[in-house]
Amino acid sequence: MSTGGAEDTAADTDTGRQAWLRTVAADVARLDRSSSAERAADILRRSITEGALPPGAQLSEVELTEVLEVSRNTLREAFRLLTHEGLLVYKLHRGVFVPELDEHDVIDLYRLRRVLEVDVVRGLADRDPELPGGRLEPLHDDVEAAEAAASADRWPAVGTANMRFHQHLIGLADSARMDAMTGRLLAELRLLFHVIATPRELHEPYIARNRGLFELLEARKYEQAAADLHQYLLDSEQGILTAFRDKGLRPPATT
Amino acid sequence: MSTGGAEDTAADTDTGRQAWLRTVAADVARLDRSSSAERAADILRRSITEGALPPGAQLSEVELTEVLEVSRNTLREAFRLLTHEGLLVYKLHRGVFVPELDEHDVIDLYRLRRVLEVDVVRGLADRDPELPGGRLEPLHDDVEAAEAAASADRWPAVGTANMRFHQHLIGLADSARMDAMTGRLLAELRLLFHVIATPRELHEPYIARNRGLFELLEARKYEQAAADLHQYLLDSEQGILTAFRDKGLRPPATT
DNA sequence: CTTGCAGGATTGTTCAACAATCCCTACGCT
DNA sequence: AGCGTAGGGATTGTTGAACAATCCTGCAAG
Repeated sequence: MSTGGAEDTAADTDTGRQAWLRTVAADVARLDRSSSAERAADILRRSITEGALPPGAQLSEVELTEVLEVSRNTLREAFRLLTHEGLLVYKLHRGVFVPELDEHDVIDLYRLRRVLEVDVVRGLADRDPELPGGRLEPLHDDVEAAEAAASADRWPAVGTANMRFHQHLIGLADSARMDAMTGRLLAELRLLFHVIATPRELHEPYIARNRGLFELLEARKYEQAAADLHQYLLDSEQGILTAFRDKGLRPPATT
Repeated sequence: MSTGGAEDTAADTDTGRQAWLRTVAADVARLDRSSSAERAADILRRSITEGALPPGAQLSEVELTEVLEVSRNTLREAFRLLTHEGLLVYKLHRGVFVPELDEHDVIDLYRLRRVLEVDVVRGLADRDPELPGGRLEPLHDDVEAAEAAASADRWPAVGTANMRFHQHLIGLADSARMDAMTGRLLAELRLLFHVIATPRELHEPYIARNRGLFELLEARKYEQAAADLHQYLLDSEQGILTAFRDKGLRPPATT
């Protein structure tokens, strides 16, 4: 999130110096981060959500300590982080694995998404006056990002943009706990996408629907938006469920 | 928590044996527990939720390693556990503290409670036929436990029973993620109770209301129950907020 | 009154080691 | 041969000590 790009080298004016201080502060904030453990967690999170680590894969400790160049203890803290995000599961004395979600999880996840997101949209009506103007800006950006990615045939990027759309939608509620929950829910959902063979059919229909949703919100037709969103999520759930069954779900092996 | 609706895997056992296996599995799961870290976390969790560690208190590492008889690394893993439950907060390079929630948190927590609990009750109508008979049993037990504790003037115990009532209420939805979220929400809520001077006024009104709610559920008047619950939670929120303001929130502390 | 700087205390992180547990294989028994 | 069982090897769980980085406190100087 770079603000105005300030590549001024010799400018020592007051305003220039303040801008410099702000960039430094941003850098510090980014590097601070409780450091090693969270940095390792970031890398692992990306590997998982981008599919490099498929569901069911085991994460060996010694192997990852070498790759990530962190101690085993620090790595375990990173594991704990991701465990509580739902991106990893611990099996006692056996190690950590990327979880394999099944249809029951899909239903569970979508039930929560419907409850939270629809409620957020409905709740917007009650506080419409106090909503600042640029509040819908991030949603608009996400819609355009999805459309751009679609034109470039980058369907995973479309999925990412669509997810950010929903994250930003929840963000309208100004609820830290809802934000955190949604982050976890969407991370788990991303886990499911990797068992889908055709990401295009999965994501394409929702580009236009996201734009429609955005326009409804912009027009302050909140009740209509809520109803649309409800059906939207039902359809999305069905899409994933059918793709899941076509793909030939692996029945519970030994667990 | 399983609904017994498991797939017909193998018909070589009857229901009696399955029940026995489940009790053993529960025992094993309780004793196993990934051990040290989670055991330490359990002790700390109880100390926090029962008020031994008041909001704002700092948890020294060396001090607790001696008391809990675990290594510093293990203790830190326990800290991480509790951090992600919202019962502890990390301040970088300064240590872990019991969080001090404010009115904004109360509003946030109750907003989520309303969304989740009301939706669960409403959702019961759709699957009324498939609900087994004894499903409301735990709720009934909690109601009676609260009434018994009230007769004995044990108001903190009343609060505990009331909370279990709500946890069991959410449990009716058979959603593992809702259960987990509710556990976190109620734990945070308990944090708030300790700044309230008079637990009696806080908990007493809701004993009868819980019983009323239970009876509505038993009579399958789900829509009415949902409406009651909504108002119930609004009232409870107001009670905490006013108690909070009367108590005179103390921002400055020791500086 | 503010500023700057040591000192001590606490946290962040790493390392190496040992104990406990699981998986797999090979052995012995009926 | 089939089956239960013991052993070996690998991996995880936990510990303790050590060092670096950071914060807080108190004191001295301007």
